[in-house]
Amino acid sequence: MEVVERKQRPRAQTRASILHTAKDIARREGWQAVSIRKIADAIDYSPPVVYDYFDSKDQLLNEIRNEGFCYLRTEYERLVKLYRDPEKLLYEISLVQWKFATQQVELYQVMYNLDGAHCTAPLAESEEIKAVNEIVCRIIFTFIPKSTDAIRRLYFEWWATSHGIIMLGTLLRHQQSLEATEQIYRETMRRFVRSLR
Amino acid sequence: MEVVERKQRPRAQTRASILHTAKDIARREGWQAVSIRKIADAIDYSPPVVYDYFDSKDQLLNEIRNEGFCYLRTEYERLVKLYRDPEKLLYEISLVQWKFATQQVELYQVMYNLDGAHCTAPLAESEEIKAVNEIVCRIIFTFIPKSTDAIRRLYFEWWATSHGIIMLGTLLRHQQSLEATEQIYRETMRRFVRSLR
DNA sequence: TCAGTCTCATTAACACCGTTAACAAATCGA
DNA sequence: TCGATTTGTTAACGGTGTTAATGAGACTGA
Repeated sequence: MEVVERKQRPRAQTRASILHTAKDIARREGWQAVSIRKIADAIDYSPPVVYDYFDSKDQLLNEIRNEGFCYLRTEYERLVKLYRDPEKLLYEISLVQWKFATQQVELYQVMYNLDGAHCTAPLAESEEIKAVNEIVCRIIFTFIPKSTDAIRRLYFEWWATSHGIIMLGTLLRHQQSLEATEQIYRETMRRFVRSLR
Repeated sequence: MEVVERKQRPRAQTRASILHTAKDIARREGWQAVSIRKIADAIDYSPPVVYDYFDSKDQLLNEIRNEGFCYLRTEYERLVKLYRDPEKLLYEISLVQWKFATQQVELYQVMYNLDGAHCTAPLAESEEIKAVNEIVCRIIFTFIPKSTDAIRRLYFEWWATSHGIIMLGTLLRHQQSLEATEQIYRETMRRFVRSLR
């Protein structure tokens, strides 16, 4: 019966549905409302099965965080192939960042531990995030072939500029519409990119 | 005995020690470790007494958040009296923001719901934050007497710039020292302030 | 002085949380 | 067919925010 049905669906699929359910709850009720029991309920299992797939809730969150950075990485790589002009490229990457943050809010939240999301795993040690860093740093380098330190600094400034507007924009979205913030975002990022040449 | 001692210390003092204990735990163990029971334990009371002073944990956090903005407001007001040159003034205010964020980390966290801190109360409705907004907007206006909208936008950019660097800096503090980030912060904020004239 | 009230603080409970140990049932290999 | 392995369960532990019921003590009025 039911048991057989569940068994037949492969392990990977159950794992994926756990991840999906977690994101789903987070999207609708916020990360603070995400609990192992709720996830188990949603996939018709008892709570302990979740621990067959993830060592802890924290590791589950970490996986979702990496998923977010992985998405960004593939998007960035797609754009790298699409645009030859580094100025245009970096600007388009900035726009992808905005789109991602506003459309997949729950991912963005867990990536930066925002709004009650709390993932203990150190952000910097993720392989995905290192890949993302690499990509953007390389783009900046094709712009301005400076020392590694200078590049890292410019990258930090780009990141902080983007993240600052996104974060404050979503925080104040009831006072200032997201559309208005997006316009500021576009102009600011365009100005930043232009200032590099 | 003990009971008498506690009774004699006025109500306001108990209230203050609840707030203090909450911040203390948050500082040492993070906001996720802050619980009503731990607070009650630390002040030698049973958990329900906390509810004689605060309607909920959320309201307790909200109070601490307001305390943070209140601190900023008084600091800003102090600086307003100290500096006549608006350029210098806004720069000094930026520096106070940095100092505050790095020295009173737990306050900054609860103000922006960072790192597991989760306060439901809408950020924008606080009177303290409105006062802070007012102060900085007025300073920017003395700079550039433009329309209210333009001022609000510049204020948003200033805020996002500052907050972005602070947030990302503390997030990546194991890769990039806080001192290095502070230098970037100072230069960026100086550049921003200069760009206003 | 005694009863009544009011204040202060407590204990106990509810429903939830992450996590784990113990157990049951089903399946599979020999 | 019998043991072993897999798969999933229930029950429990210690923790959370929050509330209801209860108690002890001091103050007040008759």
